[in-house]
Amino acid sequence: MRYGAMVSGAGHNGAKEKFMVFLARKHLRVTAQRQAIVDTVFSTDQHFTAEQLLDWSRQRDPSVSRATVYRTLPLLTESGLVREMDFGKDHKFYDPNYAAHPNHNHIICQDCERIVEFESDKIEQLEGEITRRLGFSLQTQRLQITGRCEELKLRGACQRKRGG
Amino acid sequence: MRYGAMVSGAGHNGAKEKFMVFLARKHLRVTAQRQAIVDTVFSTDQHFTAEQLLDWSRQRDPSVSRATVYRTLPLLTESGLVREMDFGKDHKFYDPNYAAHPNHNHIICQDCERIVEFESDKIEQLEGEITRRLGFSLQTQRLQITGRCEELKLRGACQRKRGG
DNA sequence: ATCAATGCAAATAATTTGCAAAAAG
DNA sequence: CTTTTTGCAAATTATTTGCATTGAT
Repeated sequence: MRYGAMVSGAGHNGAKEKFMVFLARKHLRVTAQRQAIVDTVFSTDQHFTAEQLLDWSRQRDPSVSRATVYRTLPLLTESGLVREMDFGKDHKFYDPNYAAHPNHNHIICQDCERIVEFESDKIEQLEGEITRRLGFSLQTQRLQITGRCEELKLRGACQRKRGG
Repeated sequence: MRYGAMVSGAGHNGAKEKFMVFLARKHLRVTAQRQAIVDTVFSTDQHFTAEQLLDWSRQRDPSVSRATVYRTLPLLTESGLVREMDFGKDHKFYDPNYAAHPNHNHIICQDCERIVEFESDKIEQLEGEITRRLGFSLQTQRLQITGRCEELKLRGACQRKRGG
């Protein structure tokens, strides 16, 4: 059920290739900057902000600009390989794990903002039933739980805060 | 299970009073502007934006300013009577139905953005179990489903789009 | 009286966009 | 060669904030 803790490195099998196919289908061009950005995205399984993506991509190719990052992000979400997330902060987060786990959910610690991703067949099934009963057909789903992690419960506060 | 369709008017029993208690506890003052805003919030069960709230509140009291709306909104969310929602738009939405239904969920039509709210004991229970199993204690929960409503499925497009 | 709350207008900050130059196909 | 993509810097837009004034307690 839990999968967050099992992922050792970034497990994005062929995600880059899928994105290349996506570009090709739309007659979009494969530029050095797009490659740097996509390589960056699929070399981590952490969530990131536009600004972080800019920094990391520039380490691969210093010519990447903020504008290009902001122009590439919608392509990534449109391709379905990355998903935009909102954790109530002033900036958006992006999650590169949707290619591998299209229906995963998030639990976030209130204090340290540690995020654990998990999947649940039972919840998926219930979501489907309810959606159908309300006359809809289900397209996407997002479940976010806020809670108190073990450290927070134990010590009353977390050491490493994640912020951002 | 469904409750969205059952609500006739706004069903916010004593929500205003609760907010007054909240203000009192924090030694905050009851101003005409705050009253106009709160009355507005709890006279609807629709989701609204800051801008809409400003417009509506001004109909009750033209002296309400944008700044005061933006300063009051955090008080409303802090009190737990209203919840900030993100539907992937450029502005936030606020949901006044959390006082009456603290654990309700949303299903949104892809095309017309019609929103149906619903509750599910089974999902709540599963969320609790999973959260516990992952070492957290559950504080808040939000489940958002995107789907295709009957009209969209039937006609391929919805008449009234909601936008915003 | 005292201190919080207000409106206004200026500030902030994430994201978007126009445009001329550079690069992909 | 043609058309897309880029970087830059300026623009946009929701939200926040400083400050002098007003109003609640």
